[in-house]
Amino acid sequence: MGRNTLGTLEQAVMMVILALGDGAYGVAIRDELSRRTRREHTLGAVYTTLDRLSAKELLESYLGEPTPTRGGRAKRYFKLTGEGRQALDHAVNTRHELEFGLDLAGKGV
Amino acid sequence: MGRNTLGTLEQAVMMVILALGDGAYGVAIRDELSRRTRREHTLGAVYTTLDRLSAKELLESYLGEPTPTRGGRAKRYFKLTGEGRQALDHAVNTRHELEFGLDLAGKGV
DNA sequence: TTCAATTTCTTCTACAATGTATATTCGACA
DNA sequence: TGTCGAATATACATTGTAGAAGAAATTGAA
Repeated sequence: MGRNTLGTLEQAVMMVILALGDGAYGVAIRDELSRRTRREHTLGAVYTTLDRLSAKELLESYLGEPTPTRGGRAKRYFKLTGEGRQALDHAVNTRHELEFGLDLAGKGV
Repeated sequence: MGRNTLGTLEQAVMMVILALGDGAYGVAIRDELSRRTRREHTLGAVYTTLDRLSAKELLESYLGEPTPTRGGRAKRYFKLTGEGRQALDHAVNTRHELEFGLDLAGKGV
């Protein structure tokens, strides 16, 4: 089964991780996702997606140092694996293939 | 009812319907979807999606005349409703927002 | 100095919505 | 009637989404 197809949120999260570069950890990902998406996302939703993508080895993570800010717990940073990057590229290509020739919404939100 | 968010397949099917214009009925949609997507999709998967989008009033359908070909049963044609078009545009815009600034896969598959 | 409150993060759990496949039904011919 | 194009029904897997609970670090009062 497990056709290696990515869901909407999965793709979105992966893109946000790329956009954040280093510094892509749970809360930051959630915030940037909400910003780009113009709607709120809960942390639970984000972490679940992060875990699933990690399980599929499309993401890898490593723990950072705790920051000296109040409550600053060690953050878990995420980045795409080679396989993840490939899967995302594939999804993007498929998307282009689908949009080809269509008169869709312009770039202006 | 749930969130007004479209899944990957839902968006794909809607785009294919736009691409087909008139002539967007089950089998044709399945074929064009498989072509653009470069992978096989079953009719069941397509019809289920079509039904769900119709239930959400993002699509509307009407029956055509049966063709004089052997087994040619009356086809059910689909088209986007205004609301459907809006939902798709919104999804496309969100997508652009997410892709913004990223160095993603080029057009070359 | 100790430790409970507070803050920031992460993990767990549960359920709704989508994705996907197979089987069944329907209606038109030959 | 049997077969073919097309649609419907049904079932289960994967994703999407929320809310609550658990952890680690800091602050500050006793």
